[in-house]
Amino acid sequence: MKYNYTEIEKKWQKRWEESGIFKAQDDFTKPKFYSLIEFPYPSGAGMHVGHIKAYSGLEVVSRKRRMQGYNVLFPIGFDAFGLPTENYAIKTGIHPRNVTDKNIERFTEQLKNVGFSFDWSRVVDTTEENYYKWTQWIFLKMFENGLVFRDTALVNYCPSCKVVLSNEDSQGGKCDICHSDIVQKSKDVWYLRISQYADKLLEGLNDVDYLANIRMQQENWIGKSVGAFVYFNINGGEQGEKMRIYTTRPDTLFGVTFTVIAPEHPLIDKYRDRIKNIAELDAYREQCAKKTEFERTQLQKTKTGVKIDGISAVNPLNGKELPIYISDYVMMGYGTGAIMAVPAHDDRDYEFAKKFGIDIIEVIKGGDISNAPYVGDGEMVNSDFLNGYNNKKDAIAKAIEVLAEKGIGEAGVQYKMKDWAFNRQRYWGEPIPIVHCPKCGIVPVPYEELPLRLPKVDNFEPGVGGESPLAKIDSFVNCKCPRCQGNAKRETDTMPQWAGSSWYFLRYIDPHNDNEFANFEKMKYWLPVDWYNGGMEHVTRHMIYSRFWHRFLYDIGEVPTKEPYAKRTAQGLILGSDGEKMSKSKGNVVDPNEVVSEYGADVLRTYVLFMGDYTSATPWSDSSARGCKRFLERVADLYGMTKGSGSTPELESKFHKTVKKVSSDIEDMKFNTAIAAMMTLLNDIYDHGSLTVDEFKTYISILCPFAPHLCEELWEMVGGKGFLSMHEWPSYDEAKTVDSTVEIAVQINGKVRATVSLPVDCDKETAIGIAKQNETVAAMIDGKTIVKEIVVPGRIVNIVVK
RNA sequence: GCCGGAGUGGCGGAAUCGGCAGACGCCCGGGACUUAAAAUCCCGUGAUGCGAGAGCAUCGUACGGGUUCAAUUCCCGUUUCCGGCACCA
Repeated sequence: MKYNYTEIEKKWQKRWEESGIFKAQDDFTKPKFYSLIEFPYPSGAGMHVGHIKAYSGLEVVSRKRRMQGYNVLFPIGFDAFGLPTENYAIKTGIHPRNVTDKNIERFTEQLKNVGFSFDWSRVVDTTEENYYKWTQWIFLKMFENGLVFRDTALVNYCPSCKVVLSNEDSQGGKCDICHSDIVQKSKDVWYLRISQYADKLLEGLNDVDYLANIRMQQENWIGKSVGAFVYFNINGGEQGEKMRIYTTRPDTLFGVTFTVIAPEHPLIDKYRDRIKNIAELDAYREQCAKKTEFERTQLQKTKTGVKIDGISAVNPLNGKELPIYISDYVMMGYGTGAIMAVPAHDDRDYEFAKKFGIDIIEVIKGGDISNAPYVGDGEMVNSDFLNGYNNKKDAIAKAIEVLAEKGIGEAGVQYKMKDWAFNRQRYWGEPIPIVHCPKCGIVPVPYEELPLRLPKVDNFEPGVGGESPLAKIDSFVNCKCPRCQGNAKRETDTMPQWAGSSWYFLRYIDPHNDNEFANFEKMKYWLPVDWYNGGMEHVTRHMIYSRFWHRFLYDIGEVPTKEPYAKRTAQGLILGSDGEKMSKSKGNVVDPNEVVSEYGADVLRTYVLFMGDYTSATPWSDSSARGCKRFLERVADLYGMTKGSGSTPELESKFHKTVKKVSSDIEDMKFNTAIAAMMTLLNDIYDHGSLTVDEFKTYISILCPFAPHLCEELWEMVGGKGFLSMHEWPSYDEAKTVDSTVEIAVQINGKVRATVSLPVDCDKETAIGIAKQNETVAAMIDGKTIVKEIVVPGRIVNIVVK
């Protein structure tokens, strides 16, 4: 058959669309499968082949599930709010709405070109009113439940993008969007209290099946630390004034020789009058404030600090007076912003103590503290009631018990995860549905007034001082207070990019519902998402945020499951053919449309899965892609071979083995070896020269999820009924996957010297007997003493001689 | 610094309850077909040595040790690369 892929692919894409076979049915009696891929941000650059690889994995799984009789929900949508579109609008003056529509159109065309089996009737666009209405609705629910708060704070601010960024968006002190250095700036910030969900997000990981490294990154991000709070009296302070510190090592309290507070700690301003060297402290604090977070945490590893003259701390366990230092190695944002320093057993405290000439007291034996801090386990000394304890765990438990008894401390838990800075001074985002009323204060927009629509503007440039473009729209800003009907002003900031994607998987379940974000009965059927695949870069942001929103919705009874995603995997990148990450500036980007027109969609789909391990990064290779084209062309010619002499038991057995391997490899995301197995079988068929019609049907059935256009065409040629895409997945006979005889390697002293053919279930004696009859083997053991004979059935025979 | 993952032919990668290393594909070489080229098909293809040849031997999975009849796989040490976190008390 002439493989006219362009014609075939257009033909079947049209038929699939007209027949609607990929639409998910709301038939709750059928077994369901919800497979989810991360919906794309519709950028102006269009899709690249990395997107295709990201979607092809679950595309194959989804198609296999349909053939296995599942009711499959495999949706697609667009995460379309965001900065690049807005920046493009600023540059060109074209409205983001128009830019977005155009980009979505382009993406849709590209996706359809590849023949993905998405349910196109459920497309979601986060920038549409009937979508962001519900994003705002969920925000108001959070507000209602005390998870939204406003604070003036030092925030991560990107001077180039002119926006406040969350910690997640400014990792490493760089803006995640434009990679400029971020600076600290005091701003009014809306926060979502995600920290309140830290424990739930951590525990939830026990109920889901995520790849190990994904789980690890999330745990790391949440950063739970178990320790204790201890209250130190302040010498020179007010009566009863305590300095609260957080430590993970309350067992070392007798080794404390000083304390340190963060430069921003409120204690300093409170006791300005009593501190004798306040000018020196202020100078140091000013110096710290100028440093970016990046400089403070990444570059500056040598300790600096100033001793406070005028107040001091008192160790609550032994009454010892301790100096208080300020130093920027203590962060205001973690714990209490104050620490007890145990230089003998902490690297940082040790360095500080050495520099400032502070005492170092050993409380754990095992090291030489005159040379270096000892951080290992050991016997407690110089520690009163803790003396003699031999391990950290017991000593900590005892210390906490005593602290609690005396009312000078308590067990405590800290998380690295901070609350989520949730506002951006930007136009192209969901307006935050809040009204500022001079009388009533902060008032939420009533639910019935949603959606709070984005007004039309002409100028998308953020205001001076970084205020939102919406602030310039008087008709938007000026409003009536929903509570007292007096004149009030609207919040003009919008939500961050991550808002819309925090719940989109719920909307897919019921995308056209005008009364609720999704029908509960439908959610009960479809949730959780059975399998979610996406990029590693979203593990600590999108994944954490959406798990948080979902868990909140569960807590208020709006969704039926605690966790949104039962299983999560991640694909590896496709690198440019130069081995570098694909980027426009390097000119190594591969456009899927070009590959489709040159080789066909089936080749593109097959190649992105064949090119290497699905979860690893692999460079693109045009010539390897051509190899996949040859493969499919040879498959196309297979039909002619059904007219030959038929099959053999050997070939039949190979079919059963291949069906088995392809079936299980797809489940394990080992698409590359699944395709390799089909190639091997194809070579075997070619060697044999013919196959039966049933075998041919089996072959195109297992290949169908990978190369569906070609397989549908061949199915039609061979007289198959209906769509192959909906035809049943082939089964295999386990018995026929086992050969009656096996080729076994015979080793002499561990080196392979011969190969013999053995019955599959033969016993040890028979195996050794047959092996010894082999000429080479016989010659090599002739005249030698046999020390040992090892037989691993179906694997190997090893004869050890001397 | 800490926590993960990885290091296999010219290339992408297979094979890990320890059991014939290099499946499958690419590249490359030789041949067939063709006036010729492309395409296609067939053969070869880890390295080194020996042999006219079928073939044989030795080495070989980052490096150095170890356990074992047998190690890409397990253990100890070293090293390089990638990813994440990073003064988190």
